[in-house]
Amino acid sequence: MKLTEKTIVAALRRNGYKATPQRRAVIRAIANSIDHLTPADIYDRIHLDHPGIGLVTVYRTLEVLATLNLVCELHTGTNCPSYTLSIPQHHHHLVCSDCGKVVDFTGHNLTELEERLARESGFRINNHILEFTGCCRTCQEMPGTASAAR
Amino acid sequence: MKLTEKTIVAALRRNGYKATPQRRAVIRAIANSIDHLTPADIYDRIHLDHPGIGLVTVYRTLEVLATLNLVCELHTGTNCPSYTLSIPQHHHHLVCSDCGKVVDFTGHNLTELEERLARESGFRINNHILEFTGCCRTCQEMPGTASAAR
DNA sequence: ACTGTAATTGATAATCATTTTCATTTAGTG
DNA sequence: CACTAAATGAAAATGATTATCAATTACAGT
Ligand SMILES: [Mn+2]
Ligand SMILES: [Mn+2]
Ligand SMILES: [Zn+2]
Ligand SMILES: [Zn+2]
Repeated sequence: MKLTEKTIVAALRRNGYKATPQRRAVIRAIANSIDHLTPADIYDRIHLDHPGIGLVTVYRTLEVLATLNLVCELHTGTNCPSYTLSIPQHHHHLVCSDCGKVVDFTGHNLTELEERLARESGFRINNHILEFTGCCRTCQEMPGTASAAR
Repeated sequence: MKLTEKTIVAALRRNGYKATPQRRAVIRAIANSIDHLTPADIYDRIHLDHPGIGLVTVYRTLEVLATLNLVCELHTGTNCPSYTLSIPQHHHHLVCSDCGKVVDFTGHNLTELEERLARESGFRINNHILEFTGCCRTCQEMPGTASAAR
């Protein structure tokens, strides 16, 4: 499913959530960004056009979107997750722990494992996180950095 | 490699870190627990025997252990990670987003994917996180819960 | 065993992220 | 157009993590 503002709004309504202008603004901010955005990032971006929207509403909207699996949560080394839409397709991440650079990758399917785990554990599984962390090429070539050593 | 207090202390020294009694206490607390522990959990446990050790030192010790890949970090739905030793073997997680229950599982090897990604991206990869989230059997049977529905 | 030194610690405060509360507003239904 | 449950914003409370800095200590070298 292609995730646009329109389809997301439809998904909200279908699940009994209201499609408020605040939520639309959050959705648009995420949809228009290539990068993963933290709640504060999102707030900053929409604050320009919509000074009335509070950071709390950003948090609340992200919570709803996460519940509906419409956003993909990224846990970088920082103590604050960031988000993108789960498009154009489900993907996973490669994170540089030095500079924070994030590379998305696709093509690794976990549904088989997911089914096995669901069968064996009795869990109903509805999401997963797969993240590799390391040091990107640029940071490797940067001398003096801790991880550039050895 | 079997991770005991002894081998961990050796790993610390080998990497130029001092093996202080504070760090040993943290290591022991993690090693003696089956469950994943948050920094605060660890602090509570060692505080009984070692009232002098501060929470800050727990954080600092975890940082070192994480750098050396001696602990396995778990990101549950809460806004606070928890830790176990990376033993008896490297493992991954299944987390119930309702009650927080965590099931470890092994037997899924990601080294092939890791090598492919390293080759294609130029990253030097040194760790990864794989976590499935869902609803455990107990919570599914609990009526009234949000996730028990549908 | 003794010394010197850089690493480590603890206390405290500062910062940052997230959640709670509650009165007010509003989307969507009929 | 009116009704009502859901959603919002402001503010404060809470919780997690990090920064600072003076005092302590592990351990390498003698
Ligand atoms: Mn994924
Ligand atoms: Mn793992
Ligand atoms: Zn980098
Ligand atoms: Zn559960």
